[in-house]
Amino acid sequence: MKQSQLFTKTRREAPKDEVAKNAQLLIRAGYIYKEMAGVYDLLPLGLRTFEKVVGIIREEMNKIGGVEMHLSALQSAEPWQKSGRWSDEAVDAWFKTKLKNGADVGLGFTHEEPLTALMTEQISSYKDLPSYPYQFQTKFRNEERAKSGLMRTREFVMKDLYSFSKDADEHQKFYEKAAEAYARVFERVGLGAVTYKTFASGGSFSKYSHEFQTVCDAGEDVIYIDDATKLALNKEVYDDPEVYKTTGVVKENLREAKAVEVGNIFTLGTRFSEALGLSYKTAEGKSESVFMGSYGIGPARVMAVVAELLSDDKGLVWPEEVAPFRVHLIELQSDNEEVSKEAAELYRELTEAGVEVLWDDRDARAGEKFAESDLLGLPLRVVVSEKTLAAGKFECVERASGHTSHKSISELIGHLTLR
RNA sequence: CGGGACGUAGUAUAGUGGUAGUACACUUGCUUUGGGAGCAUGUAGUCCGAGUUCGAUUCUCGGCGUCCCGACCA
Repeated sequence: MKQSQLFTKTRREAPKDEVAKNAQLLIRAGYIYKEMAGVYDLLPLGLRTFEKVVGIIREEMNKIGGVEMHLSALQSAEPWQKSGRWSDEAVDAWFKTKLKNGADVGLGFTHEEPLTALMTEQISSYKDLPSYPYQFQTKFRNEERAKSGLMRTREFVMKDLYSFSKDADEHQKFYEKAAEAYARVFERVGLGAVTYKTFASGGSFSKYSHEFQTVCDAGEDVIYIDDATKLALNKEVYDDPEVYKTTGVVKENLREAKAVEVGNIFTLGTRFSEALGLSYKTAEGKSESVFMGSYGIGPARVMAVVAELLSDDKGLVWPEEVAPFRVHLIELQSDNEEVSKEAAELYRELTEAGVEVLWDDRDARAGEKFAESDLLGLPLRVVVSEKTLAAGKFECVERASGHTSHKSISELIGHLTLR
């Protein structure tokens, strides 16, 4: 798209109340806008990056048999009352309200209950299992303290997948596959090298769960990493001797690090299926409770962690798969008709070749355009100017490495479409 | 939820019990044109309410809001 059509502005300075680097950069670059504490809007560039992350997650979930759906955010109290999670004592993060007729409703902070209730009408036989529905849905959590920009918010989209299996064995196989899919997701968004599958407490559901923790100073969690196996333990299970037996890691080999939880996978067992009456008939005609698991990733938090970790002193640095656009086309000396014509031609050809381009067609100075371009962080900058016109080749600069080269249109298209 | 800090223009910041200043952004004009350029020009502000006072942006109280530390994180 043309940058002249982009309504967002960049700023030199971040608002003083944003301390977290991810929020500072994303706000300065015009990717997000803060509505209130813990609530952010996604502006055009932010939405594009967010959607890239969503797309990656969607692909990986589909690969392991996930089937996408979309549940409502507004939830009736009934299934929650059945599971015992409606009361404020059980869950204090609830946003609750009432219908005009006085009925209690909640804004969902997760979806185990409504989905399990829904599935009682879909699952009745062992032939209906296993099943792996998932969604990208807005969650509301009335956090007592929102913090660190997009890291901990009160309203956020989560990819939540739920597994419905016949028994623990079948569940376990999928659980492992889901963990592998998660590893691929974090690899693709550029966090693979610093993201660890982490043993954690299972909360109220099971003895243990797994988190995917990305090492990052802005994180809220403390983990202990075993570099040999690339496994980690959350601090909450660090002193549990049983964890060492189960995982085989040796306490003395662990190193401590601050980390952000970018994903988690839970074994739920029959906690919800029993409460809500989700059972199936076996081949022998016996009734069994469905064995469940849940699997979450917050795409905006992932985006924030990428922003936090992969940026430099000039601004954001997006990996190709999550960048809002792949190419930042910058024309200088816009008053020169030849330059404008050349830029328009390059924009047309790249777009036709399927390359996403942000074209800075504005009449602004070179310094301003470069500084803004660095801040926005698109992977490849292509400059069209009187200089490049004279040389017959475009100047191409990689944002991450700073590597500069000079390419003709065909060389550039070849470079960008070679995969 | 406990503790702390803060609230001045779109943003970042000064300052004062007596007409509120600077920078960036924005308007307009001229110059400039490969790293947020220069000169000129104009616009724009004391979170809300009550109290003290001749007079409050400043002091006091309350509210609202924001951030940080801790607790919490299903």
